[in-house]
Amino acid sequence: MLLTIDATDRTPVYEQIANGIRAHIVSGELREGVLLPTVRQLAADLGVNLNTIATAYRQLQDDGLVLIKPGSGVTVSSRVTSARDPEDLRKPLRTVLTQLLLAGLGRTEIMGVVAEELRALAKGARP
Amino acid sequence: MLLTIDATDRTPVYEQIANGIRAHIVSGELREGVLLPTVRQLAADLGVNLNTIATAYRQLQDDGLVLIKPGSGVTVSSRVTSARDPEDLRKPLRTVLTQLLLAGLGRTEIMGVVAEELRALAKGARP
Amino acid sequence: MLLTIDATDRTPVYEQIANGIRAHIVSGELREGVLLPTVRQLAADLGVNLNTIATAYRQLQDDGLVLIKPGSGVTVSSRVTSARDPEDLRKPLRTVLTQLLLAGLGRTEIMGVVAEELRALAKGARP
Amino acid sequence: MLLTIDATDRTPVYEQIANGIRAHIVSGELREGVLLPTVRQLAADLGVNLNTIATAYRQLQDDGLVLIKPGSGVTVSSRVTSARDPEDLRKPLRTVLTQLLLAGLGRTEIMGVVAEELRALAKGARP
DNA sequence: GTGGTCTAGACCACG
DNA sequence: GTGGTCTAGACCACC
Repeated sequence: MLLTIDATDRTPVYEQIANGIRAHIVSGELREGVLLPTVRQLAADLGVNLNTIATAYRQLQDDGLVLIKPGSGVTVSSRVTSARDPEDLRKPLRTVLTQLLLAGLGRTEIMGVVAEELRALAKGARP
Repeated sequence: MLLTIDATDRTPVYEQIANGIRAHIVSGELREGVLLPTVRQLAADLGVNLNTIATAYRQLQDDGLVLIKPGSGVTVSSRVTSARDPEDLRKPLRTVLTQLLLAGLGRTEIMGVVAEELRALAKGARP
Repeated sequence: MLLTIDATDRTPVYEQIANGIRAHIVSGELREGVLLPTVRQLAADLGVNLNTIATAYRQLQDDGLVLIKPGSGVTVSSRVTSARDPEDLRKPLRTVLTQLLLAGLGRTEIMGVVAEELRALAKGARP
Repeated sequence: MLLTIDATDRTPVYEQIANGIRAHIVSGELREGVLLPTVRQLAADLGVNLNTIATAYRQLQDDGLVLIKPGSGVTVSSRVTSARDPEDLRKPLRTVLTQLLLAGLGRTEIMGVVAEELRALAKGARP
């Protein structure tokens, strides 16, 4: 499992990590039941604080994507569907689309970019 | 021009305001040369501090979307195209799409949502 | 005499105007004794406020570059040498040079740019 | 690291500070990865407000000269080259050169002053 | 501990 | 009257 942290990115580190894990789940690389690295292990690998990893895992647990069992580690949840309401995602989606439009892209160009990204993200997902 | 601030949203207020104005520009409601509300006026309307509005306006100026002329107000720039690199927007786009996939939406469903949002955002924009 | 105002430039308008006139004096286009446009005339030409022009002229007078005689207009001073201490110009010079170095230019490249600008500015001046 | 603020200078304090740090970077005194003073520390040292320092640091970050990592401080960026376009610096350069010419210096005298300043600024830079 | 954000209020430069 | 700058002080997110 490859996770990278971009120090330039203003997104909080714990959120970058959570996003990275989300991407691996959606790509099918991390299947249900798989055991994730321990907090200490991942913190050492990425060179970040223990609390940062713990916060990332907690966020994923709140989404219903992983199960934290103290003592036996963190596993990918059996239902790989986030508990988040799709409607809550409309606002951030709208913000990104607005910026793409302002960057000069036309509607069909944007649809092309979106389709491209979706293919790259979820090779094995249902269409 | 309608602008709303969502106190529950963790996005900084000045960024919510800038995003709102971006949306109005992209929708065509705010055309080139139009004078935006004064810093004091908008601050009073939204119930926030002067500096918060000034920060939002400065961000829009850095994007090249508005022109700030001390003494004569803030106008929508003649270049309604942002100075931002479209490639920089792929990462945030990918993050939102990942979350939509995790929320259980299929690829065609997501394409539908995106098309719908694009229609709502840019009624008068080129396809 | 051609003067342009760049609304994008954060330099005050009156200073842009004063700088433009300074450039015309140094290029030899405006010689000693020449009558400058009246405040009203120049304000109308440039589409700016009367006070803006008056401030520009006052700044040039403080430099000793022009003579303001109420009732008979503004003329280029007989001594076309500014009253400003060259040492006071070191700090702004240093600031620009620092930024050129940070922009990646080498010392000889910068000397080349400076020589080029000097040739363009003062075709008829002493070497 | 020595930074001074000139209250008589009309340049904004945050810009004087940013310029001072730029000079220290270009001189090689501040190398890549070096940790700058904290916002609070520098504010106390210089006797200015926190926000003033934060604004200066943000400006340097926008130039790509420093990296701000909330929680762990501000470091000199690995790219010690500013993101600014050298062409944008020609106008301010021209303004300073014009004033030097008007102060009575000849072209070769000015070239001498420039060479002298460049030597003082960037002892270790490439020629 | 770090920087980020926001407020309230002041003064100044500019047009 | 416009925006720009600066202050003092507060609270929050992140590491």
